[in-house]
Amino acid sequence: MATINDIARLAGVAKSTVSRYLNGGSVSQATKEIIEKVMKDTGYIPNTFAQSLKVKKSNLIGIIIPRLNSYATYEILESIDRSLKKHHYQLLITNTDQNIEREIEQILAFSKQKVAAIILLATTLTNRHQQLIEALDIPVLVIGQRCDFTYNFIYNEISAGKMMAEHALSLNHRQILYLGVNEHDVAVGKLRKQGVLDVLKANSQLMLKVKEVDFNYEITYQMLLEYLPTVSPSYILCATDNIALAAYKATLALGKRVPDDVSISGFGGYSITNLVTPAITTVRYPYKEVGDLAVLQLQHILNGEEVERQSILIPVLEVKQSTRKI
Amino acid sequence: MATINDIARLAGVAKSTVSRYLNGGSVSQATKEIIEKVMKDTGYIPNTFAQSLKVKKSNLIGIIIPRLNSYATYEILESIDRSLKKHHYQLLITNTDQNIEREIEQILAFSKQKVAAIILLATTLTNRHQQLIEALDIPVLVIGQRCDFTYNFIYNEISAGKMMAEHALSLNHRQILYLGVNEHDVAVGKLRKQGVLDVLKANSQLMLKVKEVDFNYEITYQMLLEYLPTVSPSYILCATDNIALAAYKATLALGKRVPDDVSISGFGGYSITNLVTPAITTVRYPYKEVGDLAVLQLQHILNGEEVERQSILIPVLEVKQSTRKI
DNA sequence: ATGAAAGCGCTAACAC
DNA sequence: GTGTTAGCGCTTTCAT
Repeated sequence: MATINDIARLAGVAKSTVSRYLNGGSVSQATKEIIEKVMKDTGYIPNTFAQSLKVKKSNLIGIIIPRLNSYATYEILESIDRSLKKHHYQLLITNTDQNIEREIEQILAFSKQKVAAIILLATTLTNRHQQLIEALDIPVLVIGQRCDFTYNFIYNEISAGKMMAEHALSLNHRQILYLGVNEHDVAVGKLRKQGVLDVLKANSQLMLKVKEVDFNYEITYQMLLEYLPTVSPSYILCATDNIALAAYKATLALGKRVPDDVSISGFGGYSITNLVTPAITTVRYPYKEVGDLAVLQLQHILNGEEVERQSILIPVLEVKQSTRKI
Repeated sequence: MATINDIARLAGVAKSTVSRYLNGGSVSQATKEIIEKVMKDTGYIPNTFAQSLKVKKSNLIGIIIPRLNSYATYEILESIDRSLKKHHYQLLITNTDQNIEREIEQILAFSKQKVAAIILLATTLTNRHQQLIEALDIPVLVIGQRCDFTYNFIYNEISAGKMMAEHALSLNHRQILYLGVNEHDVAVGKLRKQGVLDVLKANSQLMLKVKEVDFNYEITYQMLLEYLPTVSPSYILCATDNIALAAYKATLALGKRVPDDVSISGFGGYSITNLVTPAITTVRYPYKEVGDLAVLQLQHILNGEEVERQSILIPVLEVKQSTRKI
């Protein structure tokens, strides 16, 4: 493997000249040409480690995701990746399978690798996260869960929950089943649910059931096959699109029609909600925009500019064919 | 940011001793304890650049994917990520949006970053790929397209195509529409199609139509809304699960039922084919296993052991409810 | 068991 | 416009 020294020797110049050539400093046309030739001949490739060691920064951005089998994850990843590429950053993706230990480890691993910044798609934030992140000299952007100790993007979950509950009521549904997730996930498990229930509970003549299900599609589907016949709701209000898909599939499997017999809605706005028929009513979260916003924010932070610590993003209701008036 | 020098100074030892401590060399218990304490106090984190610069290797594996919005990509990523993690490698993921230029650039970028190996989820392989890869001193594993100049995993596409065509015939279908993709993608566009057509064309009394569609869901869906009424097939044999989903949705939108009026099948075995009702008949590709196999293979290569240059993986037919006898 | 010293490949002052 | 030089943070002989 050729190094800058080899190039300098072969070209008969000092390595600083080669370095200058590489970094756009002033080099005479003649020197330029000979260096170019030598580089071509040797197939020279600069060593980023040495570079980064010297300039003390890298073009790496680390992103920590809770799982690799979630549509929400993919949509955000895609948007961040696209935006980062525009700014010549390289994305380092790492998946923790929702394991807190691994999340902590990865934050450390990233800081060893001297990433310029870390993006954390959070599920649960602990004290250890806080200690670690506060001790770090690398900016961390937490997306999806409220976080007071570093930069933070969150969605207005309560308002999202309210929108959907109001939608259900406006369609005259009075037998509503809410399928939620564990409260460890504060955003989805607590806030989103709170928004929904705030509205529903304000309405007295309502038959309301609340049930906790798993994030996993298959587990939820199997459970619903047994559970749904015992409650017979007219509207199933699901905490995520994934759950909505499971509810949809289970409803059909039980011989009912959507939306004729049962209305179903989700949250998220994953593109997959449009693939099924009927398309599923959902609340669209601005995943596409998160990428651009995040990168913009990070650039400001890295330039040492003052930025808002917390930004709140607003989801919007998207009514499709899976919910209808009764 | 504390460096090894700071630790050494604070602990009153030489930095080589600290280094030895870090790398499991022999250090006395007393020294060990004081070093540990100092590290804890300062929150010391070793610099991987300096480390890698010195030992001339990294624990990074780069993977190049053609797009981030493909279920096939997700399934493979997930499997490779899981397996790599077991072996303490860090995965660097980069998306090229099917742009050949970007693919070349990224191979270079990875080699600058001194990744230990590169995995390429290929669509089209050009001469420039060959030149670049052959000049590289980093092992490259190409997955999904035949490739003679480096390590290579491919699926037996012809056999997959044949399986599905035979399935269609066995259900007595005689009006078959094949929805394929561009032949630039040799594996899917050419070989898979060849397998299908080899079988179908051997059958004389067949009404066979072949049509090229886009990998993109929305484009294909819109096109099919216009095209399907002009051909009225009893079986739509789609080159990918994604296309099958578009065909499925278009068929329903046109007021027909699946599988009562039209049978539909795909290729891939994406988990999403089970989310819709009826579940879609498909050929399952061993994406889950690819990860383990790939990592195993890379380990052997990196250890300098001899390995097969090419491995052929066998897909299997999975009959679901979207296809039926007529 | 520990320390001194050399050097990995690169950049950036500084002098010419 | 170009060369000399010092070092980035680490590992690794080689002495002791």
